[in-house]
Amino acid sequence: MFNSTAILRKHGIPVTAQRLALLRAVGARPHATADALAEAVRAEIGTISKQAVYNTLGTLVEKGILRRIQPAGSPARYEGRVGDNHHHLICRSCGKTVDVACVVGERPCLRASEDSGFRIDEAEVIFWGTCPRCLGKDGAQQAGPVKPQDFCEQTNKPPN
Amino acid sequence: MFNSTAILRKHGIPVTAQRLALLRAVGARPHATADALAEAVRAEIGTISKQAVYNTLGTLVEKGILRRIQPAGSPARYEGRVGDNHHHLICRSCGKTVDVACVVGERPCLRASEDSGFRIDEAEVIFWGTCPRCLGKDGAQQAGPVKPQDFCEQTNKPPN
DNA sequence: AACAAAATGTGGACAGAGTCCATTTTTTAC
DNA sequence: GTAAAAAATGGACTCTGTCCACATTTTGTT
Repeated sequence: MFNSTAILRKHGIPVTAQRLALLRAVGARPHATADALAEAVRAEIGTISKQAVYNTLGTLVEKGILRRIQPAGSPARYEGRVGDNHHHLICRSCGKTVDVACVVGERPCLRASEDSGFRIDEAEVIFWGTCPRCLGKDGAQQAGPVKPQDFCEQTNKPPN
Repeated sequence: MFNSTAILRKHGIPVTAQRLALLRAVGARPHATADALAEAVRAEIGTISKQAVYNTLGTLVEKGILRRIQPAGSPARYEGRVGDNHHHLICRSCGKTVDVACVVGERPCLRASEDSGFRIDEAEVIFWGTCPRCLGKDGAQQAGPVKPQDFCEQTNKPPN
């Protein structure tokens, strides 16, 4: 009976062995996939159904206890580090995900210039690149040279 | 024989009826899914295989002719508007996607503060929210009030 | 215009992630 | 302790997207 129990209680979520184990698993391995978390939980408490994993993760995300990251071409990942402000840097080649701090207070690109009548509730930023290890493996393979600055300019490749 | 043919030729991509139709379809409906595009192409030239759709879209994205957007929890979408610089605003409820201009020249949040040794090649920004129509349907349903400014601060919901 | 080689397209099987549902088990609240 | 409510189970199923072997179309050339 730890912190996890208190967190669930505080949010009015019934406390079950599965939820506690899942919460611990997320804490132990940030950015893990639902499947990986299920494995971790099974190793700890023996068994958990796929459904329970998805339900629980979904509930926890809804309550703001967990954050769900859904990078292109990869299954969803979960992390417990909420409340602070950060974005993600993902390796295109191996999927490795690391946190990058957001410079709070400077957010021009994060204010949509036209909101089209939408009620915006979140701005998600993902930096795509190649991690050190994958760089080592197939170093100069990507198309064209990359300027490491001016990311905003490079959100799209130039035409032609 | 239009522009599309020239584009393909310019990139050394063999010109086929499927590719031309696909290119036209993307132009006609930005942000469409592979499936929707396949339907559009079928309406135009009778038939196209799923595989051809994916192959072609993949090739076009590689060549920089198309951009692929892969929003969380939704199939990939494609758009032809490349070369300019913009991000996306997506409705959580119905998936509607609209372009939002990026304020070029102001990009603090888009410079990763720590690159962890990664070679970054793109910064992707997605604004999540609710579109006007969905707002009408279930107006005050989302959890908690939302401040429409300070997006950066709201990338995560506050703890507790 | 015709031909051979190379590149594409076709269709169906298959895989990964996630959802649906009816039923059983556990929590919670009284 | 008990009944009602909420979760968990597990198996079927859906949706995207990929793999593969074989048929078709493009290209580049003669």
